[in-house]
Amino acid sequence: MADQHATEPVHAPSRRLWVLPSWLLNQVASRANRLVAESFGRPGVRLHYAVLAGLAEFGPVSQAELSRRLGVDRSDLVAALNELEREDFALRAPDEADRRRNVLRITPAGQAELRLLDARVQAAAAELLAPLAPSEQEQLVSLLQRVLAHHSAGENR
Amino acid sequence: MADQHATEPVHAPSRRLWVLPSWLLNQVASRANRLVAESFGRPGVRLHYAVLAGLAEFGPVSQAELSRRLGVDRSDLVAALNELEREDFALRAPDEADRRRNVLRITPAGQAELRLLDARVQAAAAELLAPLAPSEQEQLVSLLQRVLAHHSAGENR
DNA sequence: CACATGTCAGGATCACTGAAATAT
DNA sequence: CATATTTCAGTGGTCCTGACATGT
Repeated sequence: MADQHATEPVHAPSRRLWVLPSWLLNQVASRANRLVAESFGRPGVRLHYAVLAGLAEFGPVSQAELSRRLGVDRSDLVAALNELEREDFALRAPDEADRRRNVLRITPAGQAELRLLDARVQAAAAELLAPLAPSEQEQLVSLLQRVLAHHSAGENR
Repeated sequence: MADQHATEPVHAPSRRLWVLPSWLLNQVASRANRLVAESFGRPGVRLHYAVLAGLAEFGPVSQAELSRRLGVDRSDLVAALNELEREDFALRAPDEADRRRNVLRITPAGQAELRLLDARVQAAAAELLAPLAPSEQEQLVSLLQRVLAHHSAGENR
C-alpha cells in the first residue's frame, strides 16, 4: 500500500509551475544534464566538451575570447584548460603579439576526444528529444537559440 | 585596441554547441535563473516559490508526495520547509494516519507571499521570452512540457 | 593612467548520494 | 524482514565576486 494514486495519472504536476518557462527550463535542463552525465560516464566533462568544441571551431584564440564566445566565466576556463593540457587535448602558448594573452590550440588527441564526446552528446540529445518529432526538435532548438541570442547580446563586460 | 570584432556580430557562438539542445537548455536556464533571482531580490527563493505553489495547489500532502510532484529531491525540501516554517508561510504537522509522514499546509501568510512571488516570477518570464511572439512563447512552453512529461513518466523510485 | 588578460581564492546555489532513525 | 518517510552530512558542478600581477 502507501500508494494512493488512484485517479491521478501517477501524479499531476503543478499547473502553476507547469506553465512557467523558467521552471520548465530548469527541469528539462536538469534531465538533459543527467543524460549527458550518464553518457559521459564520469562527470565534469560538460565544460571540457564545450572548450574542445570551441577550440576546434574558432581556431587559435585567447582565453578571454573563448570565454566570451562560450558564455563561460574566465575563472572557470582556467581549471578546465589545466586538465585539458594535462591530458594533452589542448595547449597554451604565449601570444607574441600581445604578451598578456595565451593562444589556445586543440591537439590531434583533443580532436579525437572531441569526436568521441560528440557522439555521446548527440546520443544524449536524441534521447532527450525523443518525444518530439524531428520538425518539433528543430523548432525547440530554434526558439531556444533566439531567446539566448537576445539575452547574450549586450553581455560584453 | 585589443578589440578585433570587426566583421563578426560582436562574437559568434559555436555552431556545434549552438545546435545542441542540452547546451542551449543550460544557457537559457541560466539566464532565466538570473532574471528570476533579480526579480526576487534575494536568491534561493526559487525553491520556496515552487513549494508554496505546490502546497497551494495540492492541498495537504506529505513531503514525499510533494517531492514527487514537483520533481524536487526529498533532501532539498527539508531545508526549504524549515525556512518556510520559520517565516510562517507553511507548517508541518504529524500525520495521524501514517506517523512516518508530515502533513504540509500553506498558511494565509504563505498564500499572500505566493501571490507576491507569482507576480515577480511572471514578470521575469515575460522578460525572458520577450524576443518571441506570444504564439511562439506558447510553442516553447508546450514543447518543454512534452519533453519533461516524457522524462518524468517513470520516475517513482 | 585606464584597461585587458590570466590566475587564484572563495562563496552560493543547485542537484544528487548515502546513510541514519523511525514507522509501516 | 522489506519498504517508506523524514532528516542529515557531504560531494561535485556551475555560477559568480573580488582580488592580484602582468601587460597594453
